[in-house]
Amino acid sequence: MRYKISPMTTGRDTQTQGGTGRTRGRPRSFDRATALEKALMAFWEHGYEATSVSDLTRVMGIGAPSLYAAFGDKRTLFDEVVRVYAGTHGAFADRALAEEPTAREGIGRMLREAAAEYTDPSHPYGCLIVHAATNCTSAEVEALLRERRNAGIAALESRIRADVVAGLLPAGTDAAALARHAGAVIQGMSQQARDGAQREELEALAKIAMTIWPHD
Amino acid sequence: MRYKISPMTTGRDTQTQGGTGRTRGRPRSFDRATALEKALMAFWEHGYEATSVSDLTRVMGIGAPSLYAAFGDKRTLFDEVVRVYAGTHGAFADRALAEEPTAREGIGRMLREAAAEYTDPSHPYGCLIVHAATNCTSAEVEALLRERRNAGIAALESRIRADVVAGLLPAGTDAAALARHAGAVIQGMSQQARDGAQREELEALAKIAMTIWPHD
DNA sequence: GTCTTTCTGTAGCGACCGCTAGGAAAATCT
DNA sequence: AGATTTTCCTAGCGGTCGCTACAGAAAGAC
Repeated sequence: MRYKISPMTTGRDTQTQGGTGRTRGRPRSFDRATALEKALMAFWEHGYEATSVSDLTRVMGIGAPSLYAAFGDKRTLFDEVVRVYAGTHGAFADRALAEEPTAREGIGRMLREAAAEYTDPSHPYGCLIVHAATNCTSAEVEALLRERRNAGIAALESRIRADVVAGLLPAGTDAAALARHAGAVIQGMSQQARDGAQREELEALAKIAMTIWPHD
Repeated sequence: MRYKISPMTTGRDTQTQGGTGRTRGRPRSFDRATALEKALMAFWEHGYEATSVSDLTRVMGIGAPSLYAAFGDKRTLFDEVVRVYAGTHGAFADRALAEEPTAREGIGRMLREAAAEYTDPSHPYGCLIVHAATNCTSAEVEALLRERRNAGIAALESRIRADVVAGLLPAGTDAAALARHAGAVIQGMSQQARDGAQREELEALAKIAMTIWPHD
């Protein structure tokens, strides 16, 4: 049958390169990173529960035992998918906050980029962290994403608070409310992207949302 | 095969007490409206997919055949639950929009009441229409709630547009963006209520969200 | 009472769920 | 070459899913 080996990618991509060709047994017939990305897309589109293991094996192009050997169980695979997502497709928010000189500019850029990212037709709409584990029979999986969402809002708040301390924002600024507002807007944008909103509509939403900031 | 005709069974004998005495066979051993409310709470808390029929029969206190006889299949029961929710717990938005003299006051009241409603400890947090059918294997059920969400935003937009026409808002007002913003905020508030936000926090969010309106 | 109608509980259907045993296949090591 | 290690495929495990056949139970109609 099919054997598209590509021996260099087989053993390396898993963890640290190590240099020593350590593959003793039969080499893996699929690229782990590619399969992981397929799993990411499936979980992103349909969520944790609605993506069955047989869905995963189909889109990843591998059998169930290969999946369990390479990624652990479904839950462990989802954990890894969430980490990958946060470091790639979902990293624009942290980047915007870190690279812009003020909280206001950072959040403005974050919302503008969210409008583009959440409606990008090259992948599922919206945000995986917002949607992939709602209504989940596993409380632990639900908690995994909830904590990421709440951590995101907390990061916004501390970034805003830093600008208040630095005198870039008025002393009476309600950092918590500003952070919650930005969080609500980005979560709502994700929902609306899933519901069919266009990029331009979300950009207009992002723009108007930024007018709440002091001295605009 | 199936003979579930009897137009009275669907909703007639629900609460019209024995005045007309239509009941021929063995009377129902449970109150239909009460059982429906229990189903509503279960769907509200866990969503459509994650609420199994055996969950439903347990919280409703009836057997599966009784459920199917009284409410049709799971999907039909969910449809009815959504209608009941929209007419009760979810009716505050339409009410605020209809009763306040301006779009701005209506939306302000809507967001304030959402903060209270979504964090009310006497029932599940957040909004059933936002959360109960995300990541659903049934595309039809997902579409059912998506259309209600989009209709809600469209209603906001037309209410705002009416105020623009009436001269209550500046001629250049971006009604669509204002409506999308209010929709995103209320959807985000629902998400944050589910994630543990307190009423006061959501009220502060609602308040700051209203500062985007012209001449505030 | 008996008949008819409707509801209730038991018990189980086929389909799918997440997951894994077991053996054949494909590589390296000696 | 054989031995060893690791992956792959087939097949199927126990469990739950939504849903229903069936027979007994509880009411009005006669």
